[in-house]
Amino acid sequence: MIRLKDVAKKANVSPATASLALNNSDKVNAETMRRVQKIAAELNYIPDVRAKALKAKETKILGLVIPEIDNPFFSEIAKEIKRVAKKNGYNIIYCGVESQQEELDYINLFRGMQVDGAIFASSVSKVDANLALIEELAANFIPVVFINRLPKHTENIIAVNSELEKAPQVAIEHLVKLGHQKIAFAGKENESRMKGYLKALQKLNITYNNHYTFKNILSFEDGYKLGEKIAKQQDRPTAIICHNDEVAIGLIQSLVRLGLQVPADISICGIDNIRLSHFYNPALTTVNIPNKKMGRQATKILLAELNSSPEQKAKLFKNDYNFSVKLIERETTRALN
Amino acid sequence: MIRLKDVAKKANVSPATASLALNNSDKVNAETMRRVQKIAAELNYIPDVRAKALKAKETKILGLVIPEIDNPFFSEIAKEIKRVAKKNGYNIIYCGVESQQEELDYINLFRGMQVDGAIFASSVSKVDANLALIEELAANFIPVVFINRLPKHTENIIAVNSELEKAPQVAIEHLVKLGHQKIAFAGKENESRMKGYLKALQKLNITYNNHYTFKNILSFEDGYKLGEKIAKQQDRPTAIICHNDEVAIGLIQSLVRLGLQVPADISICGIDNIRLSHFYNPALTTVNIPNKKMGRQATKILLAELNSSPEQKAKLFKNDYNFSVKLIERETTRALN
DNA sequence: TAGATAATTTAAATCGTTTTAAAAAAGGAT
DNA sequence: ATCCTTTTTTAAAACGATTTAAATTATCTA
Repeated sequence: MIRLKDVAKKANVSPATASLALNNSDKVNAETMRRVQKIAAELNYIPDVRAKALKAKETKILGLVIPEIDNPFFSEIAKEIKRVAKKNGYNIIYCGVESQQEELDYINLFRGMQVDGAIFASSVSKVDANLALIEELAANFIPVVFINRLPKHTENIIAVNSELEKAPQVAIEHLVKLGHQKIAFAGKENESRMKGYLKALQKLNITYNNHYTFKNILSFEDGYKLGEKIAKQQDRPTAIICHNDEVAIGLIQSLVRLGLQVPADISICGIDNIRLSHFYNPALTTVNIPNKKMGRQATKILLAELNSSPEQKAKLFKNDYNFSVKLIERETTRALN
Repeated sequence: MIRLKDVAKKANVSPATASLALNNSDKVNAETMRRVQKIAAELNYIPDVRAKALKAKETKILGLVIPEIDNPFFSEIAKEIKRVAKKNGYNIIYCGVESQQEELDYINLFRGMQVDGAIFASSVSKVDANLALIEELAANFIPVVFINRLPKHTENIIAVNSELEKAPQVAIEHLVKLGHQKIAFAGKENESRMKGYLKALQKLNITYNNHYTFKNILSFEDGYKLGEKIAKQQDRPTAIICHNDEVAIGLIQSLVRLGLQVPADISICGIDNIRLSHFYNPALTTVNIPNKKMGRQATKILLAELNSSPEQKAKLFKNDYNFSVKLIERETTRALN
């Protein structure tokens, strides 16, 4: 293990000078700098991040907390965030969480100051048990940005949102225009999309039918199983809006397998507009959520927070970020009869 | 920011005692220990990982390097690795890499000793440019385990493998049994699966046709585009083996869209056996690669390396891990006429 | 109760950097 | 040559924990 002092000794300077030289300080003689850097390279010296961070309070690492990453919606976000971060000299580590507890572990890791900042893109159950802790993290340790998690920014956390609640409404409007009234929703109770569905029904004066909301449907598999249930159902909806594209695709998969036609027999609409939805057969009608845009914005904000004066920072907190959603009409929805 | 000495002061003990108490040392009086721990909890004290690691040489964090995570094959591995690690008190950070350079960044991060050990599950182009550096990492810094990357273990790196090269052979044998001879392969040049395909052709005495190997086909989209090409092709293969299930599904998607039937007109076989392949319609015939098993084994080895004496460690290096692959026959392959 | 032993606590060194303040060297002006 | 700047280098403190070895206190034995 090569230490700074090894480099210094070989270059005949003190550790202090060596440190300065390696950090391109203009206090050090140009010739000395070149010599030290050359020797460091020869010895393949890599500074100890822990020691460095301990003193310099910087690791150039950002943490990204996301739900376990089999959902392409999130992997697209993750990729975009990394792209922007890398371009600005920061490394990203992903923290995939499946439960409140796991998220908590990472919050503590972050509190231990391994990272310079964090983005939380993890959706969370109705009571946000970790919110207080994250608030504290943001207040005392590192800047934090949320993606689709808080309604608005709080004292210490900036939130980048999309109009998630409006997505089902957009879908319903589209379906109503096509003559549908029996419009179902498959998703998660108390989550913004499900809420948005219920609100939109009221707003558009469509009678709510208890049999038309399917709860706890989140994954491809859930959608698949739901299809088996719906195929057997008596009073079948004529259209179903799904919590995300994966559910929609799983659903279509099983409906078709059981002999139902999409969209001839039943219209299906997804939410998210993941890349796959475009290539699916039939191509999926869905509501676009600008995930990459959110990722990009969140990262920019985080970087700005890290590199700005208190006044600039205050200004950052004046803004609210709420990106709009948009229907992408493709092949899985069609006019009734 | 609460420091150890703050806790110590409030508990009326020295930092040394506080440290001992918080680490459950039996050198400290039971009553003192309780008092210190209580106060630490009250103050919401969380130790600084950097400082801790600097002295104690331990972070309880493992790094996992994987290709960017839109491929479910890898997210399944990742999840499994995290499960095992968590159970043993270690946290996992994911490092998604898309290029040699990105991988290099993480190697350096690891060299800076932020993590206690690392698993590399990233596949890499034909010349493994980073191998020497990873070797050095393993020799001088932290234990490293490879998944599907090296043929065998080296001096310092244990490799957990599956018989990837045999996967195409298994598929071909299945297809030949069904009467196919015009068997194509879509994948990546110089990669083990492609190599396995060519070898198997020879071995099974099937004439090689230049038009039947499609190169640079790795993703869902690649498969989709390939379908458009194959649909137009004159001398079409009767069966296609794909580099992975995503390619297979993309391929089927576009073939069907262009009016070809699978498996009536053409048989398709995937590799990987991702969860989705089971739910796909028609359900995908594929070759199972035991990814979770590999993840589990790799993690166990890493943990063993971290917690074992030199002799035990030597013993670990005696073993080779090479899991077998297996055909999963489902609905996308069928007998030729 | 002295003396020995065991249990508990603590001062100080340490990990590998950065940074501050002071020292040394170099350059310039008279 | 002397004094004053400016440039360059360095010794030492600091970051926040752990750990070693020494000091203190408590317990036991005869």
